[in-house]
Amino acid sequence: MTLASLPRHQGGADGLARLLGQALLAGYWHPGETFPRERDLCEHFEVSRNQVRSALATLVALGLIERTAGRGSLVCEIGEWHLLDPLVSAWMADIEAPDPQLLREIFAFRYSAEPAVARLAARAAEAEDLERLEAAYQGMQRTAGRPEESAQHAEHDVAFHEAVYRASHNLVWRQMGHLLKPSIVALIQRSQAPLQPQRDGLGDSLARHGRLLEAIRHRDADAAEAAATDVLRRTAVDLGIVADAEAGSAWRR
Amino acid sequence: MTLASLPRHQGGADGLARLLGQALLAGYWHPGETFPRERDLCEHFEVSRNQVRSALATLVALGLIERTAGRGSLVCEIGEWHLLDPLVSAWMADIEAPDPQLLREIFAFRYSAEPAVARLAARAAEAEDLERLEAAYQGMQRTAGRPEESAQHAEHDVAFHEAVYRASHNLVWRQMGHLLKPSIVALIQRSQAPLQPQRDGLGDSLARHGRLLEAIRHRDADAAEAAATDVLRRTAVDLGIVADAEAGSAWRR
DNA sequence: CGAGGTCAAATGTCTGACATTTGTGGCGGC
DNA sequence: GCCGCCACAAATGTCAGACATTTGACCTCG
Repeated sequence: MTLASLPRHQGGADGLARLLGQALLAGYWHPGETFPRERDLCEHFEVSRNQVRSALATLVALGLIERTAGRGSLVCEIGEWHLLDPLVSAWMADIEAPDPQLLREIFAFRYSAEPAVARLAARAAEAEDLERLEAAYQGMQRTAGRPEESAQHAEHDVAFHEAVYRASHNLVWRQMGHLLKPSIVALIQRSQAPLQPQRDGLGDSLARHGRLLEAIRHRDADAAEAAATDVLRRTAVDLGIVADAEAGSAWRR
Repeated sequence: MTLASLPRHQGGADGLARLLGQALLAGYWHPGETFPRERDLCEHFEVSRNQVRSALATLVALGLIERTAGRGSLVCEIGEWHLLDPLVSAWMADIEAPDPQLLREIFAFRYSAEPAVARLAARAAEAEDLERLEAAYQGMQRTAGRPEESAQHAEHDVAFHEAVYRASHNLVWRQMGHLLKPSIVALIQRSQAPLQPQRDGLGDSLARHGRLLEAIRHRDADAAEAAATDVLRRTAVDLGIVADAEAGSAWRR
């Protein structure tokens, strides 16, 4: 793929890295393909070689491309990408069409991980954690059911789940909160009607979030784990990550 | 802290980044302190400004330091560090004395996460995954009980757990396998007698790994989850992450 | 047909200068 | 004496040009 269809102007070397990184995440180039040469990038974006090299160094650090003297730059396999890096997550969060396979992977991770995180949160949450959860939950309440405010609703949704990760009071889990934004935002964009009336028996999303909040508030680890599973199950079923039948049996034991 | 006590020669800009990064991870400078200036680094290591700037750019990308024109470089808070980046993990893996608090955080994460990973592995493992697990397990068997081969034993230990993460067939979990190396290697270095005879009733480590392998082989998710908890529990008790009493009750439900 | 050499192409590195941002100290006015 | 403004120094950011090194391909010669 040539770079003819990429926009020109953006701010500085970081902006260039972001532009190229998002193009890579969106599948503009495929793994194994050769990435444009430094000189071509300089000409196309009308920037100095320094900026190009700085941007490419960022992409290398994120495992998106691989460079060797004399050969050029190659796009790495998706398995090499540093999905856990905050930069990658932030870039992925505002792409219109991220790789659906990638989204499934991220959500499958969340579906297996967040119950355990909720357990930890129920045991470790402190007053300020509960305040953050409460604030995010109220934000979700205010913006619920209004399609024109779905963007804000997603923001509060992200904040809620991030607060859960943070309440675990574990550095590693907390950093993984970065993965939430791309997952939640992209999923809402995918489903044009994010707040469709629940045609299944799983109850509405807001109430499930509320039950998770209450479980953490009461330091009930078992209830928190179950509530976290409930929050994610509907989407997991939609994405085919877990079969409808086992959503309530084998998975939860 | 000055940089007078850091060694001089290492290979290239990557080597310099590694040296400085490991110094940061080891607590050579504390969060909030100002990092040495470019010019001083050039002089001390006798390298060009390009290499210094390249190395510092890496440290910025990893969230270890923060730079602003006119002010200099500051060491970031530990919470900002990108612990999930493979580079950081690799650096941390061969530091003689990593921050013990950091190790506790990483192990606490593993203790809460690996049971869920083992569940996924039991459901998703394929033939090649079982081969990898088997090979690592046999390697652990060969090197067990021989203090002179504790390094190789640790390598096989890492390979075993990495194979479990990989067997989950989830991109995100698989990438988190990077965290295993620093965790396992550092813990073995800490306990001078890694293979001391089991004075508690938890059984020996090798047998517990074997039970995890068998559970995955038989696609028994419940047994795999329990076995993974068993593998980690002894160390978790030693580190004070979980109380001895609740190791078998509340945590496993 | 194969081994080796030569060349072009691409990335890596160096150097020196200049631009920009930031903090600080001095200077003057009120 | 206090406050605001200005100028300067210090640090990082940026640029441009040249040169070094690695790689792959082509070409030649035995």
